[in-house]
Amino acid sequence: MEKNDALLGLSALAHEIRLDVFRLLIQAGPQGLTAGDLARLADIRPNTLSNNLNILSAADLVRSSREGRSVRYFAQMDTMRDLLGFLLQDCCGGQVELCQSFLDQIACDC
Amino acid sequence: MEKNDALLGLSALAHEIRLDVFRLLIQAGPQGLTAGDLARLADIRPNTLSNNLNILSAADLVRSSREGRSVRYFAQMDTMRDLLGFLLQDCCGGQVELCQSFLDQIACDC
DNA sequence: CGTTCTTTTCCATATTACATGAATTATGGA
DNA sequence: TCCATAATTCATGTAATATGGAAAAGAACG
Repeated sequence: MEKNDALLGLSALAHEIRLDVFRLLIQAGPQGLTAGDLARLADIRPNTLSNNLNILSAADLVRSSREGRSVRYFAQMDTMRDLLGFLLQDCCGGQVELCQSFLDQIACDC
Repeated sequence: MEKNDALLGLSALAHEIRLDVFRLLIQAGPQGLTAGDLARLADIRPNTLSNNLNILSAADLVRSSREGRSVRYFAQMDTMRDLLGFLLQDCCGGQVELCQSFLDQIACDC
């Protein structure tokens, strides 16, 4: 991932509404959530949500597909992974043991 | 980590200078870099750097200690780890195999 | 075709964040 | 004490971003 993409992703996530939305989508997993679901769950106006979903989409952190009258959104985990990889690139000054210990501590609670 | 701390961290990283600085510190590892080193490496004015180091410090992504006339900065990997943990919390809709596969793909190149 | 539901776009306003110059603080050496 | 070096703080003009109302667009259904 290039720096500009990383900045796009970080800027997208550095916002309360978008962080809430992205985490809801992360937690929803592969089935995703419709825009309407998100508006209800996060309690935000539809136009504000739409603007923020656009910003997340521009960063490729979410993707969408139309489903009847609704639009369903999904977290794009590949992009998330690339972003984390970029942040940790060449980390720890080449000391592999520091690096390994760091990664081991990122535990997923699911 | 709480949401507000995560937002503080993400906002701190969502900025070209600060992302450069943080990655330089990540790559420097435990020995860190002085403010002067950073200003030279990233080619930024000292006062601009100082402002941005303050923002990274407020997010606890970096810490510093005085070293003679210089101030040495270090990436705070614990905070970084907590931030990543927060982002991935309850991810993948409870499907452990998705989660595991995701984490396995975050490889550190060092 | 007209209505309803869902989502998006447009736009004006308000807020916030940013880089910079000038001044200030802190340290070490002459 | 005086000077040079290193880093920080402060005030300010400018630029970027967020917000919400109004209107429009897309889709399903009678």
